[in-house]
Amino acid sequence: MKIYNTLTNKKEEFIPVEHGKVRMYVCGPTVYNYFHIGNARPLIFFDVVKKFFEYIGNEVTLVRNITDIDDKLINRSIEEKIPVVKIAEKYTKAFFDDCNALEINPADYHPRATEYINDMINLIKELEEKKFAYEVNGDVYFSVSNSVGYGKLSGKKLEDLQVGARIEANKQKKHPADFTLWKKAKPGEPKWASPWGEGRPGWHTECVVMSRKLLGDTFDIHGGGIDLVFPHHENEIAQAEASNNQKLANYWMHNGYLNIEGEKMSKSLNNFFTTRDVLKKYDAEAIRFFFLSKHYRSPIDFNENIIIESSQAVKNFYNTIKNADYLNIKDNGSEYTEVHLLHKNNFVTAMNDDFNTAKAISVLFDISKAYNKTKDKTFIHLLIELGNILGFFLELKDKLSNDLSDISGELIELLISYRNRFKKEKNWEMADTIRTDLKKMGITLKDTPERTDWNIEK
RNA sequence: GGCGACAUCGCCAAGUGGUAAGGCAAUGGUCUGCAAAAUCAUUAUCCCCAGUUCGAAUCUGGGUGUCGCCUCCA
Repeated sequence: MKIYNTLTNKKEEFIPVEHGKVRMYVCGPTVYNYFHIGNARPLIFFDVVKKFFEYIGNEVTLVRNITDIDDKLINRSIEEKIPVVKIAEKYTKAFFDDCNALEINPADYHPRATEYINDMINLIKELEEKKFAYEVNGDVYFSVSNSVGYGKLSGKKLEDLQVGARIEANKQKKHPADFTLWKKAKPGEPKWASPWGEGRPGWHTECVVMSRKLLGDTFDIHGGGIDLVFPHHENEIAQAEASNNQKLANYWMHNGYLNIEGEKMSKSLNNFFTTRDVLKKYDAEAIRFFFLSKHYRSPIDFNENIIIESSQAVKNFYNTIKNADYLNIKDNGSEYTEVHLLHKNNFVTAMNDDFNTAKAISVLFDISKAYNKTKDKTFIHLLIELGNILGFFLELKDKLSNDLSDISGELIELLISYRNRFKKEKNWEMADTIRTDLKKMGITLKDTPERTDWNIEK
């Protein structure tokens, strides 16, 4: 298994700290708003990473934190005129609801920043003792000048950073790149007692504390969007290594952006669609297909046409599964033979190469085609088994059965039986009328040699 | 100013030295009363120029274009 490591800018062979176990930490949301469709990318991708590691026999521990204290929440609280705690509650719930709608598995831990304040204070104290941090008027900063190797993740040099025009020069800082570890509370802001007075921790500290606490000093994979490389992840590394001189994580994985009309989609640019809005129009699996049909590190462009194309592609998989009359397949124990294993192997090989999901999907199409040619239902089992890794076909029973009350379902069956009588009498006009009228109601009929299938369009 | 990414068929996209996967769409055929589905067939020499090589989409140099990071952001 090879993984592209941002730390070394190379694909490297993945070797976990502990054989058979994978510990990973992915930066989660700051809960001040509904998350947008670009935020869905790392959620979906790392969900797949976890599923694949498990598929090949690892025990995976995934941590996805919730940042529930931050300037953004405070601003939002002023805007919405409700307390910060309520804001956090509201959008944390929304986060879980939306993840659920996207069929993303919950992580093993969802630590909230406010539950780890004491540990953060302890880390900051430790950094202060080791001369990596200094206090000015109740604010505490990390001193990047004292940090060895600062910039190694992002490839930036401190000298070059100075050139960048800082919007707000903070004269309290010894070096412009020094970042906040502890921020003094203004009147009315949420606050916690600390050796430096009342205030709140900085964002970069929370991930270090929570990841170490839950995963140990050095864990396997730290992930997130590429925009977190600098400064967030760089600063995490600086703090962790300053404190215990150990690597925070061995592999750093970053997904590319989602663009909208060629520009990065972000909350700051205000050019975003929320995931829940997109989900109102398109299926979760179509969204998944859209993301996974491109390599995770490449930028991806979002527009409706592409989601529509993705929906069609997903629908075609479902056609294959329906054609196989999946729900009525009796034997689940069909053994894979050489032909099946060849496809399975192609899939695993693609995923082993830095999670080449685009190629993996093409293997799913190969399998679908193989079924349609041979009608060998073992291919359907394989398609579903591998599709599940990418998060497809997880709710097959619901998706394949037409969810209607018994009576409505029976009425449709009744109409179909009348239509079949007309067909027998070669009364095509009546037969077609029934089909057209049902189509208008969103019910599509499909004649097969044995029976007539029906389907409710979304 | 510093650093970096990307450019492959109408659209999406895989492919890091050996002669262009796959998906969506389209066109034509088969099948079906007709539809739908399925199936077969057809559709690119890889932004431009120069170089390295027996051989390059893949390596090197130059150019053009697009995007990003250096400030909160997945």
